[in-house]
Amino acid sequence: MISFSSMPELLTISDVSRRSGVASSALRFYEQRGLICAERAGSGHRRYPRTVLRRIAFIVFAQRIGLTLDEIGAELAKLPADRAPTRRDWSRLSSTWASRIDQRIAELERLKAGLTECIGCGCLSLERCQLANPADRAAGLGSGPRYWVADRPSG
Amino acid sequence: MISFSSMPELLTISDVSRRSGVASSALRFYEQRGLICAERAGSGHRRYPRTVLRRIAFIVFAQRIGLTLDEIGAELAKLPADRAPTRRDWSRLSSTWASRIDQRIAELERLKAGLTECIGCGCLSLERCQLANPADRAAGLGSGPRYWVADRPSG
DNA sequence: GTAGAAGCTCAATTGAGCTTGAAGTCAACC
DNA sequence: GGTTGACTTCAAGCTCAATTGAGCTTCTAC
Repeated sequence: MISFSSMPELLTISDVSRRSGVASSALRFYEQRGLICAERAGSGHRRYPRTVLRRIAFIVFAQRIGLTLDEIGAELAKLPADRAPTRRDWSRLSSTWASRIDQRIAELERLKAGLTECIGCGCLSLERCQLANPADRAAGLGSGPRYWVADRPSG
Repeated sequence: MISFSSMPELLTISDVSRRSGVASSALRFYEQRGLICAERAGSGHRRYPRTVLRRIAFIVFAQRIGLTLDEIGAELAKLPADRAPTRRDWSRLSSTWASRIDQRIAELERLKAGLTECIGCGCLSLERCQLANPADRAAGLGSGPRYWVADRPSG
């Protein structure tokens, strides 16, 4: 890898850490998990292209939304391997999340309603209450944290 | 233990588990953590008053909102110890959550906006982007990684 | 009166998502 | 040429929220 004189193409791990707000240890961990990758300097030190920052941003976003690292990895795997991802590539990925966010928001709205209506009124027996009923919570839900259970048809 | 003919006052752990959708092991765990408690039959088996179901419902709700068990314990500790909690008691507790839910919803809305605006447009450098900046992430709301970068003492 | 389901305790394990520590390499500065 | 500091790997440790297993007791149905 030859870097062009005009711009510093490659970043060190601490550069990336500083710019992303993600600890170096976490960056190594993400690399180990296959979420990001790095070239190496002759010394063995990691050298990151600037594009990694967007990838990391994506990871941070996705985590806040509630995806696990495995899920995030699966999303990232959809990006083209042969070329730098474009805006379109990124927005194609993230478009699937909008509905997920909406579902989570809807759940929070239901919970909020439940706080006043359900816990307050005493109907909260959990075997009846739609807001947190076992059918919703039971299904270990192959992927995704439990918090993400959206409304499924309850039995 | 004599149970009155008209209604079964006390529930076994599997009754409670079935009615709440919470595993027996979790119920024992909650007891160990001081979130719920049980009387004991002569045999040593747990016997729960029906009111425990509402307490468990509260725990489940609170978890879905994003509180830790410690936080939930702190909330539950505010309930009167000398008498069965009333609707008012419960709704007083849960009223503080509404704003928490609103905050989380607001964050999700921002994230959703960021998906199209920010990841799409390429401004997402994380050191600048409002949507996922350290200050936001430090809030530590709900689920997700515990160590928010901006939060760490090491800087 | 006995099989087997359900309960008990206590300790260990799980899994996600990291951090921390030990031991070593490498380049730069004085 | 010695020290500092950023980097490396690998292993161990940590939190949270449970689950799992061992080893034993008790309850329920036939």
